[in-house]
Amino acid sequence: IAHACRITFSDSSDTMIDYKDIEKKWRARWDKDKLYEVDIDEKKPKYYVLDMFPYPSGAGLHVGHPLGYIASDIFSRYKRMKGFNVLHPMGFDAFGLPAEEYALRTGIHPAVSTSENMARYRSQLSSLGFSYDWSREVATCDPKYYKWTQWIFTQLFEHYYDQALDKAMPISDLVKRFEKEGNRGLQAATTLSEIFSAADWNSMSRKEKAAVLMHYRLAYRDVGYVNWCEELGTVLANDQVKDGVSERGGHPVVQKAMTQWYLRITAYADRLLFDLEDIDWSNSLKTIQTNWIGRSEGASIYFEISGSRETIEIFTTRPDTIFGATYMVLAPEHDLVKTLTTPDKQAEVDAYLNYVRSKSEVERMAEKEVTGVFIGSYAINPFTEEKIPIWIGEYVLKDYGTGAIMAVPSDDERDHTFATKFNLPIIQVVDKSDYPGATLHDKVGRIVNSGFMNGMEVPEAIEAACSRVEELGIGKKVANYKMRDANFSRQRYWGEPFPVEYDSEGIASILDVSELPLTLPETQDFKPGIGGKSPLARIVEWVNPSPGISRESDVMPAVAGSSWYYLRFMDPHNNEAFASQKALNYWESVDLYIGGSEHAVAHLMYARFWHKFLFDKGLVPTHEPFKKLINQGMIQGVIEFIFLEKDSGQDQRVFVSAEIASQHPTTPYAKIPVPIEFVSQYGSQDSYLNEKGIRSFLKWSKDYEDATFKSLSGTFEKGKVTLNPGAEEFRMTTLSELGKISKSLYNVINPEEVTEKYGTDCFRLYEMFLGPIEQSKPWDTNGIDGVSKFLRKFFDLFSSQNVFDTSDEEPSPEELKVLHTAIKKVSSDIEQFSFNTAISSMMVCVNELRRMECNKRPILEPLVLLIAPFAPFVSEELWSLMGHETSVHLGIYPVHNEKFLIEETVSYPVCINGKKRGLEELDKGMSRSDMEAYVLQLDYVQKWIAGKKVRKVIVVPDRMINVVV
RNA sequence: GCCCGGGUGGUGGAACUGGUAGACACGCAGGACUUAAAAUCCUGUUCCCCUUGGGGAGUGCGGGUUCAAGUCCCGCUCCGGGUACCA
Repeated sequence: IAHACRITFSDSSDTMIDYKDIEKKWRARWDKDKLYEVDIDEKKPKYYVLDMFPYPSGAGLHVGHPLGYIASDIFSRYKRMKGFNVLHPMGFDAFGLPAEEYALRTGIHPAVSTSENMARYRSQLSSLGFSYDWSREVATCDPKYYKWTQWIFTQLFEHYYDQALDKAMPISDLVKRFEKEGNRGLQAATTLSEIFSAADWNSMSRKEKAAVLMHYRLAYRDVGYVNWCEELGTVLANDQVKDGVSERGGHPVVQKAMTQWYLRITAYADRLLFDLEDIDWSNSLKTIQTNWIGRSEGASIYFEISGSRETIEIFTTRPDTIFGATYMVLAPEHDLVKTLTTPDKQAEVDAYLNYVRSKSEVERMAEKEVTGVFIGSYAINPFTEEKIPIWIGEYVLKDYGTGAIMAVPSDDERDHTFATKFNLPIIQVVDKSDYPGATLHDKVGRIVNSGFMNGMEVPEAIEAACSRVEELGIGKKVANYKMRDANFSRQRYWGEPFPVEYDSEGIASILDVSELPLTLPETQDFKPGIGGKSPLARIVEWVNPSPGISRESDVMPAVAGSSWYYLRFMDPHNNEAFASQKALNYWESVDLYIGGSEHAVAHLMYARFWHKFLFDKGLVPTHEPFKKLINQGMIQGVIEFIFLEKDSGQDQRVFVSAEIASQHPTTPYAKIPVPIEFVSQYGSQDSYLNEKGIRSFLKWSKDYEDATFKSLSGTFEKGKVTLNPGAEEFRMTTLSELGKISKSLYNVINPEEVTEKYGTDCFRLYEMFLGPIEQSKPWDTNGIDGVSKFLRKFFDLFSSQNVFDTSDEEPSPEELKVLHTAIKKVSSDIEQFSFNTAISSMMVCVNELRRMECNKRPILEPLVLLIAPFAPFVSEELWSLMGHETSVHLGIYPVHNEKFLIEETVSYPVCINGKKRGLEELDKGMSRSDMEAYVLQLDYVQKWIAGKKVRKVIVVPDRMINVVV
C-alpha cells in the first residue's frame, strides 16, 4: 500500500526525505536562474511586499525574526503565482549604536563587524528559502546609499512648510517674500514669534538672516533640552529612554541644553494624523500614532498682566471654564518668570528654581507632591477682570502648549490639588448634576457663574467662549500637539555625517549633490568626546577641511536611513537620483509591509513624514508610503531567572560573589536571568552537594563564559566549595517568565536548530501554524511533529513502494471536491493573512486524499502549486519529479471551480428551542414547508414536543432548523 | 489614571455578515505491527451523570436583547500593549 511506505528519492538515504539535499539543490538552482529577480514590467500589475529590514546584530537570527519574513514570503510567492510582478527585497539597517559599542569594547571597526553580521544574516535568510531579490540589497551604511539620505536632508534644509498651501516650499521663495513684505501674514510652520517687515529683513546681516531662516527650515538647528546620557556619551531620543534611564544599558539620563539638528515633523502633524484614515493599518497601530501626535483642539488666549506690558499666552481645551480661572501657572523655565518675579519674591523663586533644576528627570517623574511658588505678579482674567496671582509650578511643562496655563481648580484635577494645597480660591463653573458618574475629564455639564455663558451646555459654551475670545482680539481657536520636533543629532561615530559646513561666522550651509556622499572618515577611536562631542570632532583634518570652514561633527540617528529605504529598493543602484521617476511611478509605494509593532512610532512616523515631504516636491507619486501594514507578533522565549534573596533559609543556599551582591544593594533580592540548562540542572542529580548540604552551581560557571556566572560562586572541587573572596550567602529560588528572545537572557534559539532536524519547509509551516500572525506566542516545539508528519504524508501521496509513482487516471468527483475545497479555502485564507487556517485546510485535504489513496496527477499537480508558497523546497522537488522543466514558483496558482463543490444534500442540525437534538441530511431543493413537516414527524422531535404546542419552526436555508415550543 | 487589544478543552488554536462551539495539530489513553524499543498506523479524547442510548453543564464573572449569543448591548474582573502631570 502506497501510503505505508517511506519515500526515498535519493539512493543515499533509506530513512525519509533528505531535506538538506533538496534544499541545497534548489537554492543553487534558484540563484543560478535568478528566479526572484524582478524588473519593471508594464505588462503585469505590480505588487510590493516589504519586510522591515533588520539591524544586523552580532547574535544572528533567532526563531523570532523569521515569523514576519515567512508570512511576507508566502504572500509574495502567492502574488507572483497570481500573475503579479512582485518586488520583494531585503537589506540592512546597518548604522547604529550596538556596532559602535562593540567597537569600543573590542576595537573591531563597526564597518567590519557590521559587514560580517550582514553576511551571516544574508546566509541565514537565504537558507530559509525566502524569495528576496538580493540583487536589490541595500545597506544604510553604504556611502552609495547614504549619499541620498544626506541629499534628502539637504532638501529638508532647503524647504519650509507653507501652511496656506499645506505643503513644503523652497526656502528661496521665502527669501523673496521676506524681501518684499517681511513675514507679516505668512502662514508657515516656524519657531519664530517675532514679526518683521521687508525693511527689517533687508537691513539684517547675513548672520541674522541665516538665524531667521533657521526658524523656518524643515531641517534646522536649535538649542534644546535633550536627553543626555553621560555613560553612553550621547543624546538619546525619547523612545530610547525608559523610566528615566537609557533603554540600552539602563544608564541614568539627564536634561542638558545643547545645539542640535531638528526635523520639523510637527509641520506635518495634521497630515500625519488625518491621512491615517487612508491606510490599511491595524486599529491599535493607528491609535498609537494618533496618541503620539496628540492633537487637541482648544484656544490660545492672552492674559494681560497688572502693571506690565507683557502678556501671557496660554493654551486651554476648556475656554468655557475661563470664569473659574482663579490663578495662573507658568512652567519654571518659562521666559517671563524673570520679568514677572517681584523683588520681594525673588529669593523664594530662586530657591524654587534651584530645587527644580537639581532634580533629575527620574526624580521629577517620581514626585507625587505638588510643588510651586507665587512669583508676586498678577494677571487679569479677561472675562471676570479679576486680578489673579501668577505662580510657577513643576506640573506645567515647558514643552507643551505655551508653557503656561490658566488654572481652573473647579474643573481640573491637577489645578484642584494645587489650589487646595496653596489655599487658592475655587469657583464652581460647571454644574455636572445632570450627569451622574461624569468625571472632571468629561466635557459635559451646564455652565454656571459665568456671565454670558450661564445655562449653556459645555460643548456650546466652548464654541461661545472661542468666538468671544476672537471678537475681543485676545486669542484664537488653535490645535495643539503632543508631538515634538524630532531631534536629529547624535554625538556618535557610526551614522551618516551631516552634509553641512559652517563658515567663520558659524552660518550653516549644505553640500551640493555633486559633493555627496560626504563619507564617514576612517578612525579607530570611537570613544565619546568631552562635553558631548562626537568622535568625529577629534579628527581635525576632517572637521576643518579648509581654513575658516568647519564641518558638522554630529551624525544622524539610525532612523535616518530607515526612513526611505523602501524607495531605494525600487531602483537601488541609481547614482543620479535616490530612485528614477520611472521606477517610482511603476512601483509607487509598498502594498504590504510586515514588521514588529516596536517600530510603531519612531520609524513609521519618520518614514511617513519623509514620504510626504518627497510627495510635496513631486518626487513620489503617493502620499503614504505603506498601504497595508501588519504587525507580526513576537515569538517569546522562556526566560529562566534565579532569585537570590538575602534572608537566607536553610535549604536552597548558594554563595554569591561580592560583585553581584553589590550590584543589587537596594533590593532584598537579585533577579538574574540564567540559561535554561541551569534551571533544569538545579535540583537534579547534576547539582552538587557539599558536606554541609549547601548546593553550589559550578558546572555552568565553567560552561558559560559570562562574567555573571563566573562570579556567582567560588570554585568547586571534590565536593568542596571554596568561596570567592567576599562571597555572601543567599537563598535561591527559580522562576520562569515569558519574554523577548535575547542573547542577554540566554534564551536564543537559532532557526538552524530546527531546520537541521526537520527541514526548512517544516520550520516555515510550523511558525505559521502556531497561530495568527499578529499574535505573540511563546516558542516551543511541542507541535512541530504534526507539521512534519503532514509534510511526509503529502510526500507519500506521490509514492508507491518507495518509488515516485503517480497515475494519470481521471479523478473522481469526491477527489475533485476535496481538492477544490482546499483551493478555495487556502486562497481566501492567504488573502486574509490567516496562514494557520490555510495550513490546517491543506492538512485536511492531504488526510482525505490519503484516505482515498489518491495518487492522480490531475489532483496532485494543483495541490503542489497550492502548497508551493508555504513549502517552496518540497513543492519544487515534487514538481520537478512530475517532469516539469520550469520552477513550480513560476506556475499559475490554482483557482477553484464551484462546480466541483456543489452539494446535493445539506446536513441540517435540528434544534428544539435552540438546542441541538439531531442532524438531518436533507435534499438541497427541499421546500421550507416540506422540511418543517419532515422535521416535526421525527421520533426525537416528537419526544421533545409531546404535550406542547409548536409555536413556530425556523428554517435558515443551508444552516439549521429550530423548532420553538 | 487614560487609550487600544484580548480571555474558548490538558496545550497551541478553529468558528463566514448571530445559526452544529472545540476545525487542524500537540499531548494523553487504548489497540495493531515488533523479540523489544523507536518510528508508523488505527480508535478514543470539553466536563459531569446513569452508561446501550441518552441527559445535564459549558467560550473570564454577573445581567440583558433574540427562536438562537463565543459573536450584539450594559456592568464587573483579570491579562497583554501603548501612554502618562498634555492644560
